[in-house]
Amino acid sequence: MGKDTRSRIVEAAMELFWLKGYTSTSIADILSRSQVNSGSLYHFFPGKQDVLLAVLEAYRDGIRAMLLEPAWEGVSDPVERVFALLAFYRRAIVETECQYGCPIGSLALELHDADPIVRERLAENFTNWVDAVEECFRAADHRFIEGTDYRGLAELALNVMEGGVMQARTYRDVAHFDRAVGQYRTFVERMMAHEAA
Amino acid sequence: MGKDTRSRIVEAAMELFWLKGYTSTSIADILSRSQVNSGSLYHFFPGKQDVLLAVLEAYRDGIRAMLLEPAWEGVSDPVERVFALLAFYRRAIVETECQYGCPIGSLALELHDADPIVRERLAENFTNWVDAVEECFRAADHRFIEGTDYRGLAELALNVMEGGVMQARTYRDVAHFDRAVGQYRTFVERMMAHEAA
DNA sequence: GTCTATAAAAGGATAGAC
DNA sequence: GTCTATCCTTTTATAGAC
Repeated sequence: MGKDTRSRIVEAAMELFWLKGYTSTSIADILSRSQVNSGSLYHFFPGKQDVLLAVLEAYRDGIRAMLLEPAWEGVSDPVERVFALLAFYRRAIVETECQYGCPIGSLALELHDADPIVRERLAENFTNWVDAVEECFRAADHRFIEGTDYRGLAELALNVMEGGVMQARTYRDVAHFDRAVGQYRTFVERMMAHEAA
Repeated sequence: MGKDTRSRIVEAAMELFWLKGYTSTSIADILSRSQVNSGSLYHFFPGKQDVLLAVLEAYRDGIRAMLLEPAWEGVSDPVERVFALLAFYRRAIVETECQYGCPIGSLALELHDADPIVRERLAENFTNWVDAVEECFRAADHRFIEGTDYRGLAELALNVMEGGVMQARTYRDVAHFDRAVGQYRTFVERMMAHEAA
């Protein structure tokens, strides 16, 4: 049994927005990829932006199943989970021959006059990501030095990931991502300075 | 005496690509902003992408005059120059009510299938930026601990800036940028750990 | 809910006179 | 080098039968 029409649309749009960006993806692209007719799409969505909202909600609601769980498979140490998450992005970079872009980050920068509701969905995605990383660090709080800023550390992980992805794609060289993560690991380890090497 | 036509086109395109992005800026937008007619634009440029290349070259060639010199005005300490550069972006964020996006970073993420020549120009811009920051650190190399990775530290500055700008814009809150820079400052200071507070 | 056909506008680019 | 007019394609979205 095939998936329902609405899901096919969201799935196709998710992939296309990721591959080509929002503006460069036409409704016709979405229709052809999802094998849906114009009338059906506009039956479910008032317009293109509403498809985008549905996509952002799918990312938001799927962060565990699509991102965290696969990234953390077999990794139980909470601090290593942070680096496993980053390694998951590395895998995506390598698998796409350095064309990978974080779908949320790319949309956040592409959409210059994003509707407040769109920005809100983008922000939710960032927040959930940072929350997950912060939780990891807090789960290991006994290993960090006094006064460690867990939120700041988690936000920095996001910046490192987004910046690393941006550079790896621009240079078509995953080494840029690796160096970013390397610097970040150094920093995190300094925050656990009392831990044995 | 007015500027020549070609310059007006590049200037208008530079501003529009920054404000709206490449794909969302139409040739008509550029024509109307630069007060140039279609025929003139296509006299100087084969097509839209060539206007983009000229814009990226203008950023590249203008990094000192447009970015480094204003950012470093009155700042001579090389390490503080790095933070003055970041503070320059902060000013842009505040002045645009958190709508600022780094023009290079935004284009790097917006253009999914960028022509190699376009990517090359983007990469040049990143490289020059990172070079400038690395030079600052190296000019103060006696203050850093043995084995400090200056290139890595400079690349991290770029990631912090790009990530901080991305978050500040998405959340419409410069505090995200500030926290990113704060984390970065902590890291840099750890690399100068022997220096007196 | 789905289908085809099509409207209405905007897009990049060109022609050819001046 | 600049001007106006325009071609052709793509785009988002709608209409109305089934």
